[in-house]
Amino acid sequence: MVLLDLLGRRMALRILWELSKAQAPLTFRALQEAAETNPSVLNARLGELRDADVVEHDGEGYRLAAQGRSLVTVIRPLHAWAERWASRSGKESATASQLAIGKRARRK
Amino acid sequence: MVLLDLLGRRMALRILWELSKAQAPLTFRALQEAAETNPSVLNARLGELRDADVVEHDGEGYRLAAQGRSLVTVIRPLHAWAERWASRSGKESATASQLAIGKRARRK
DNA sequence: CGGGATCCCCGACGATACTG
DNA sequence: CAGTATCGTCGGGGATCCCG
Repeated sequence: MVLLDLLGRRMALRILWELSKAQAPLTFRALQEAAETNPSVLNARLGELRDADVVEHDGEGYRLAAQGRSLVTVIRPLHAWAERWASRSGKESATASQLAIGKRARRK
Repeated sequence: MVLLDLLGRRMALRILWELSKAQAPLTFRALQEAAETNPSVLNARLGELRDADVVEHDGEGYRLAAQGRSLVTVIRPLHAWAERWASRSGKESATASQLAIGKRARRK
């Protein structure tokens, strides 16, 4: 589906997240470090996010576009759900997954 | 991330979607056809969704569990965003992506 | 009908070197 | 510093067969 096509990729949400935390635009390298990823993936994601009008690039660096900000808004509840979900009933964990936004847990 | 770990897989959302549309529980085969997928993937997803307490299985078939229903609730806004996004500015499309819930668009 | 077992393949990702 | 190019790998997903 279109939606996951954009957000389901490796660093998409993470990038959104980092940008939403940043007060000022982030440079390519800054983002790279913040998101703990490598140039190729970062570049790929930025490309997609950019022409989805979710992220924009001005002289200073990358920042959320209007679309991106509204997206973050709508994502937050999901995120909240995920937190509740992560720390549900039996299953322990919930420790490292507090933020639930990051790299896809490497499955064994 | 945990969240995408569950929902980012190939038929996860699609399954949720189909189940949320169904009034009665769906059988394995019914789901398989509804979601247009194959046994292996369906089975994999059902397993994950089931032990995430998002989907449950009674004698009649599969249905959303409480968690699942709340998830659908929280997903809906996202879905709405995706629709607006899909039919934004320049880019045409928006035709096949109306529902925006389905298989990951084969890129090429 | 439910669903486990196999097999194969392709594409996403990771690392890293390189250019402007 | 920004971004591109290259290459190898690894795992998820598709198809299918088949058994209880």
